[in-house]
Amino acid sequence: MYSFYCTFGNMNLILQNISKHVSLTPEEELLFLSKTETKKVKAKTILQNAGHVCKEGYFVNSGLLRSFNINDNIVEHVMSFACEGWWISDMYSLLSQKPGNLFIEVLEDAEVVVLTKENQEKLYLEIPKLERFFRILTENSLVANQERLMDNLSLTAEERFEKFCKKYPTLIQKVPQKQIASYIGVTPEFFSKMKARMLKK
Amino acid sequence: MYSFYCTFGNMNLILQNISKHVSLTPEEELLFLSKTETKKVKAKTILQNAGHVCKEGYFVNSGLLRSFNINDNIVEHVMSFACEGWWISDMYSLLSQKPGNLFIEVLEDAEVVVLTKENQEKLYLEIPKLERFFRILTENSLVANQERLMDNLSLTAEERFEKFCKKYPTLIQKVPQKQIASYIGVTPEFFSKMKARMLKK
DNA sequence: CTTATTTCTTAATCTAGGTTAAGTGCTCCA
DNA sequence: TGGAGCACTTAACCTAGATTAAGAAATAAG
Repeated sequence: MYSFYCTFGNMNLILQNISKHVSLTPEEELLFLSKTETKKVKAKTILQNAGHVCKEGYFVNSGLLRSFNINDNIVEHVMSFACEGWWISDMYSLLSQKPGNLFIEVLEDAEVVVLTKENQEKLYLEIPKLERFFRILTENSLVANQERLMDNLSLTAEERFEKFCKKYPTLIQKVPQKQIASYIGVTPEFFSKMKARMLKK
Repeated sequence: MYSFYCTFGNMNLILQNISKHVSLTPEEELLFLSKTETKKVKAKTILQNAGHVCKEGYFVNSGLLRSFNINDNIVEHVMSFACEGWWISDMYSLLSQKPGNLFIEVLEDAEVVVLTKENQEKLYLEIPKLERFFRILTENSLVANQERLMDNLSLTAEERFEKFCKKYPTLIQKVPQKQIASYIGVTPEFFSKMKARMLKK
């Protein structure tokens, strides 16, 4: 049995993720996996394009992705990063099945588990417990998002950066600086200036 | 049967709300209602205090509420409004059962349906379909929140205000101006100036 | 190894929106 | 019915962060 899990490589990371909130039987776990597909993707790959209807969500086994939108065809705004153990997708488009305005891009070579909307719906019927799992996932995501909104309304750029560092210590090493700038909502130039100022203290 | 619904007044608004996403049997509807409590609350009532653990969520039958947080004990930031047909609560505190940082205040005399966390959890067990209902509710809320975050990162105050007007035409009449200012993320003074400028065009 | 492209830095200048302050209406309840 | 407090306005001045531009440093590509 031990070797069984081994043959799946780090595929079981997603099962671990699920088991944090609901417990599936081994059969249900296999059913779940049978509805997903694990894929290796190279850095700079665009998994989702703005203007298109989003058909799938991604769970990250390894590597790093981001989602962002482009304003007036010029300025990029990073909406989220996703590294090992995180989910990422264009929720708006995935749920409404209307064209979205997010891009999803691979920042570092990654392995992702692909779950199509179609299969997700099927899984809700076959394993109702997953309804609970994704509810909890969405709830946590909502709470994090609300906090970020509050921070953008009430904190300075410097404070937002400090919070980002505390909250995602592993990301700071990996993510290019200008993308952190975009995530916390300032220009790369100002971010650079701010960083220099912070070092002096 | 007609008179039956009448005796509940607009209590059935919440059942309508649920039926948009999942269909309950009449028995399930009664069970649901038995786990809630309808309450009339006067303007200026504080239903939830920052620093306290949130024990319940509210569905608005009539009237108007808002949630907000206070920064450095000075500046208020309106996080959300809720009028007829909307849900409101401090999601972070309700989910984590840790002290929250939101206030929930009644802006206009209101009738709300109270659903405690305890009863909500019981309902998940007794009517698993509600798992789906609240998943969908949370999903929609997340999408709206993500859009608002994106708007705050990429639009000007004027554009945000225009979007607010289009999105919540009924609210503009009801909500005091300074609270709209806070919601879109500017000071009341600047909002006033901006509005005057917009009228000139 | 060399060049090209992208990322990061620095600095001068500019602006959306904040702050402070003073004045004009409300409205509400004593 | 009058005055105490809110809600809103206007205006002068201020600042965090944007924009523009140009050079340095790091990666990538050939």
